[in-house]
Amino acid sequence: MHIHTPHQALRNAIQKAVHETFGIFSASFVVEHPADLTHGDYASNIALTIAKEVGKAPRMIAEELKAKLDDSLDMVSSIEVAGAGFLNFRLARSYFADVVSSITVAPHAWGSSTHFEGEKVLLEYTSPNLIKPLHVGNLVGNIIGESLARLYSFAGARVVRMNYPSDIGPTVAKGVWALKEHGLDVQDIHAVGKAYVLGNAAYEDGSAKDAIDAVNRALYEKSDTELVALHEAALRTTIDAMNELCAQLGTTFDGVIYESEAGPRGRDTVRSHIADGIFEESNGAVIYRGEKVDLHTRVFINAQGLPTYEAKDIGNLSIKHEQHPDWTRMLIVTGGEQREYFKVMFAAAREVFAEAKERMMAHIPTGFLTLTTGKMSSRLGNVLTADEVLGDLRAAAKERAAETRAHDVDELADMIAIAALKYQILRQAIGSDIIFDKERALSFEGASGPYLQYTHARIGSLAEKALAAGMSPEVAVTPADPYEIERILYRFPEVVHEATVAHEPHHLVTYLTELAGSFNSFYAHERIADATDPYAPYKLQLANAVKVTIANGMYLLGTTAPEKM
RNA sequence: GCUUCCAUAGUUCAAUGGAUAGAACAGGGGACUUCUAAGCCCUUGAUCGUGGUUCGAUUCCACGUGGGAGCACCA
Repeated sequence: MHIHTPHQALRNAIQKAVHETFGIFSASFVVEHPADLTHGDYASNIALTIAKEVGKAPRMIAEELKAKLDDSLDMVSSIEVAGAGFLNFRLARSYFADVVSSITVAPHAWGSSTHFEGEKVLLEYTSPNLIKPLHVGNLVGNIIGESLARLYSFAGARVVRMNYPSDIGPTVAKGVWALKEHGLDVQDIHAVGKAYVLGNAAYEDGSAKDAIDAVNRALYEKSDTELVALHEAALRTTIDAMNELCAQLGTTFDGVIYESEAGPRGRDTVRSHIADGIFEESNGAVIYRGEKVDLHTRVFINAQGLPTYEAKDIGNLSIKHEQHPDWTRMLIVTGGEQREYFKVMFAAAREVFAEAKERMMAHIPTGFLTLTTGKMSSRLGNVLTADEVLGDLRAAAKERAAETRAHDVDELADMIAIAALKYQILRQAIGSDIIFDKERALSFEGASGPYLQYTHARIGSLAEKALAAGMSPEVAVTPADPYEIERILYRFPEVVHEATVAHEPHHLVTYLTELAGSFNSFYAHERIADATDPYAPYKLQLANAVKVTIANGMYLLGTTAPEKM
């Protein structure tokens, strides 16, 4: 059973009425949800937009349209004219009951769609620098990427989750140099992280610049067996740590491409396009003149003949295309500081790869994550590592979890910690900087991941109690007017779709928080599992539908909702 | 200097060009012998400035102010 939203039907009916009443064919207007529920379920500004052309007051026009539309729409119970001339529509009671029914009949499908059926989305995210432990900032890309992967998948696309870690280059060389110089334990992720800090300091103060450059070259050329062995050992340590962390966060990658693989491919590709003028040589380097497309010049191969980030990315795209020639969208989630870089890289890529011209290639910029306690810098070593943050969240969650009805306290604590973290990151528009307030995240109160989880578990408990009391959820008898919660519930698929196409999971976060808030208010004001209440079966089924919606929504955010809490 | 992103309550965030700018936290107050108080109810409090476009601007445009990021061999 698939429930259609009344949106398109309303649009069509309005269009028709405007044509028949005023002879206007192509009016521009919106049909939207009013911000205030007291204004109804849908509203249209049609009367305001055609007022000039018609030559009448908007309210008069609205009245004429109302007369025309009244009783012509099954799903609409009433229409009113309000404000400056808005047409407000209220949906029929039966529509809401149908929605509740369809949700509980096919819970797993609720919110899913076929909007992106036939598409293959290559989604690249996380992509850390493999010589230091992941810090909270690295978490941002992973969390956003995973949510987008789930959203696309839920909308029918085939999604390939890809990770593109940096395992070679000057940054890595700094760490390898220091590991050797200071004889640090390459098996210890913290020691490897410390090595990077030491190497960077020695590079910047000039004391080891030449030595580190030499290490970098040696690693590219594999000319020094001791360094190569150290490099490989350090990579194993950091890759293990990365995989462990990603598993905790709920991400499993379908493919990993390392920069060391992409480098040679990219370098060859770039070189082969010097003759045709896409790239050119300059001061010993190979560059792309971005000015020809109103951008800036960037170096793709440096004077030492080594591929830079830009050539490596060309190689990365080439490998991706080879592995998945049928891709339709290639999305890369990385920090916002790379905005301008990606414009240039994509411009070059579109010249190099003819097949990319018509398909979507996009950079999804994430914001910086800063702490309320001050700035972080991995160079200076004052970062909050991802492990630390998760550890703190887990410890705080465990304290609370111990007092709950959960069977497995550790499992619940994990679920809460992850939800608390992801909610904080996904609650705001991606791309804008995130001020991470650890105290806030640890409080678990108000708008938060645990708030959603609590609401979910609360309904679970309610359903259990009702079942034990011999009540069964049904949609047969409904109260005359829909509850507020019902008037929010049916919008879920629209919100999911909006979050997907806009690449903005925060729409979903905002919605779920509103839904949970509305349910908790409903819960506080209405007896739900009351055997003497004729509406109890419907209220129970409604509560179940809310629970399904929270569960599906939380899944799309990359989190889970517990049955008991 | 050029490019680019941003500016909303004390704080952290919302608001496909719409109606009285919406939450959370913090502050003040309250209900509960009733299905989970990580909850509910009430309350104080905001669009950086000046113009422009529009029936209507937090949203679009211009200028200004303030901040972040990027701009040749890092990623």
